[in-house]
Amino acid sequence: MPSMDSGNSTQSRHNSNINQLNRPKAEHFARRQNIEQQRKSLPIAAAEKLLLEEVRNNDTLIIVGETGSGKTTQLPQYLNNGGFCRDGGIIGITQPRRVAAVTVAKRVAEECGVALGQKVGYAIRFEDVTSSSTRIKYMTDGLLLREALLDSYLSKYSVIIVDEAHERTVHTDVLLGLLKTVQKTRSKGVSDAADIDHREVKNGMLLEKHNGSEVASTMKHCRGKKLSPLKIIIMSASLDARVFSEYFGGARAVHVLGRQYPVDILYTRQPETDYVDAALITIFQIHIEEGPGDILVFLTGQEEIESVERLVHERLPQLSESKRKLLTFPIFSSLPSEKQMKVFLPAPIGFRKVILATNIAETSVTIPGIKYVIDPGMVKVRTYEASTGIEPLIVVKTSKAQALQRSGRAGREGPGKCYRLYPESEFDKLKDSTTPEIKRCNLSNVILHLKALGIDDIIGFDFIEQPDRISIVKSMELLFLLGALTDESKLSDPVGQKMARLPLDPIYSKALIIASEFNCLEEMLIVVAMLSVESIFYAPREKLEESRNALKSFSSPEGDHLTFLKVYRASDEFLQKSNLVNSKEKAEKNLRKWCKENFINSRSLKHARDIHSQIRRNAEQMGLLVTSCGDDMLPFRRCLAASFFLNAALKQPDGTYRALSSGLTVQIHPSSVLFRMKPENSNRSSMGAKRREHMHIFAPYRWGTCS
DNA sequence: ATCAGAAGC
Repeated sequence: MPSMDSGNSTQSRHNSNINQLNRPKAEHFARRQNIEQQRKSLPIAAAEKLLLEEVRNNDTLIIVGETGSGKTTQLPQYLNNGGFCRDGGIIGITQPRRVAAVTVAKRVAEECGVALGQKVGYAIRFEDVTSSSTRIKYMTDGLLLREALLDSYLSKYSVIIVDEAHERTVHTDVLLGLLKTVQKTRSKGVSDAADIDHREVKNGMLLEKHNGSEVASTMKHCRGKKLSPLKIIIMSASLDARVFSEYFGGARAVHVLGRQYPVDILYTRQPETDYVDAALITIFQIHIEEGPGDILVFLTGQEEIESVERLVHERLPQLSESKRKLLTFPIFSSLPSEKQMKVFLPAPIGFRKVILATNIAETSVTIPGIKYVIDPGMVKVRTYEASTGIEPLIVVKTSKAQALQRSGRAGREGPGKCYRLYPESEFDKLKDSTTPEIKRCNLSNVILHLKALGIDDIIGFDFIEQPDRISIVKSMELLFLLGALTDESKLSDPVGQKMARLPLDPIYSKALIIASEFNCLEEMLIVVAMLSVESIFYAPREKLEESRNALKSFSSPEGDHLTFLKVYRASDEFLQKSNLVNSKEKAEKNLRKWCKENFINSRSLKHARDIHSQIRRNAEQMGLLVTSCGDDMLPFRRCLAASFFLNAALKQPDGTYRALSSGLTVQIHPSSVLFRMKPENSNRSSMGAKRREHMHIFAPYRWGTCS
């Protein structure tokens, strides 16, 4: 008899041949049984019948479900089984984030025992894993908003579930407003209501022009068709359902229990003057005094994370040798993915992990093994200053809801502790919830989108929370300057209508339209794709010199836009050559290696490539001519000046720059290739050069402000 | 002498 070890595979071989034939079936059965058991043990399972009743009786329902309730995966299945997909209706579930849409869809497909993309599917930008048989469709809220441009009644959907509504992203807020009007229209029954018809014809004309058959048929399909009522379900994790309920005319709200372990909240006795130092002390205090379990520290940004990491390593040698088993892992969005992945690896036996994170760890990334959370109570947020149009990032105190969300991260696998680095009296003074994004951002894209949906009265639009009037006015002003709006504030034809169809910042869309007229659209598509993604260059502090040298080989004396163009073309050439002799996978792996050698963030470059292929397709569909200007960059630079006019600055006699639009004194951003150069004043090529001899034509894509 | 993090038919 052969000797056997106890590994799983050997175990299998040990079983008889007869069993081997049946095993896949048996395993499958066991797995299904396990899934069924898990489903039944979820807190929401007990409420299945009740929830179905509530949805039948209420056209709009608010569901408050704490984390771990199972609402996201279960409710769509209940509704499907309860007959809400009859007559081919689809249950749409929106998520603020792509990964959530994908992972939840995969899980639900598995629970239903179907292949992903059949009954259960998902759709996110660049990826549509649905088919004609899809009944449960997970998607991003932004994607559903885009769909509304083609089908303004969202007529495919019998139910739309807006998940994570408490996060109040711009997309969620706009979607809520849209759903409210769509529901009203659809409850009238037929799509020929006078006010709506007018808008539809307008939309129909707009779309038929560029996207002939497909859209025309959608419109015919809608017109005169009997519309079924739309059920809306808002799901939120915040305890306060009142805002949503009031917005939907006193809609009914139900609560579903969650499943969380208790988390002890600890406060400091005194306010801390230096929260970074306080965090550092707390890390060591936990490490020395508390039992096993990893620590999650919330910091505001990359720089802070890197400095805490350095300080931990500086102080570690002061501990006794047995206490030095502490490992730090940074995580923030611009960190290359292979480094991000390291936070998920379990610590070696006897070691404790300290995760130093931005608010990426609040919602986007869930790290296993966390027992202790350190929360200094600060967060970096983007704000919008309507007067100047700039969007500075500032560090502010978190809200109560955010503090709660952070502490919850300690109680996912067992009881935990959260150390708030401020006194309890300070907590009471915090705002209840974070200011919704729509109050803090440039609205030009939102307005363009609403106009394209036929909603012209933006100030009068029923937002769940009204944006400031001034930021609406300022954003409309920008759209007007870009030529997207007419004197009567209507969407212009064809510029505004083309811009609304492109999934880009309106300024970038305009750049494409201008470039198509000056025969350099090929170049502009690349540059706009590169401008649309997060930092293409990655410069770790310890390799700053090396990365600068790498950048030098691409940098163009003509500025950052042309540098981006060179990077993209170099990477494209590399990939194409690699494709000739390798498999697609191998070629992409090689490209990632090439990126690393050149200090380029491969995730960002991949994203830019995806955007490029999408907007190139969009441009072609719209009938824009994709031609290249070859070696003559003059027309291209003119197009830059014509579309990025808000970024133009005039060089002053003292060498500083003055922004033409705002009058602010600005400086070239340190990340610009022009930062250490002394660009000459030029009269060669700017569109305004004849009138303004000193106008700077190399416009870096990013200016810094001077204090 | 430097920007969080989501997201897009």
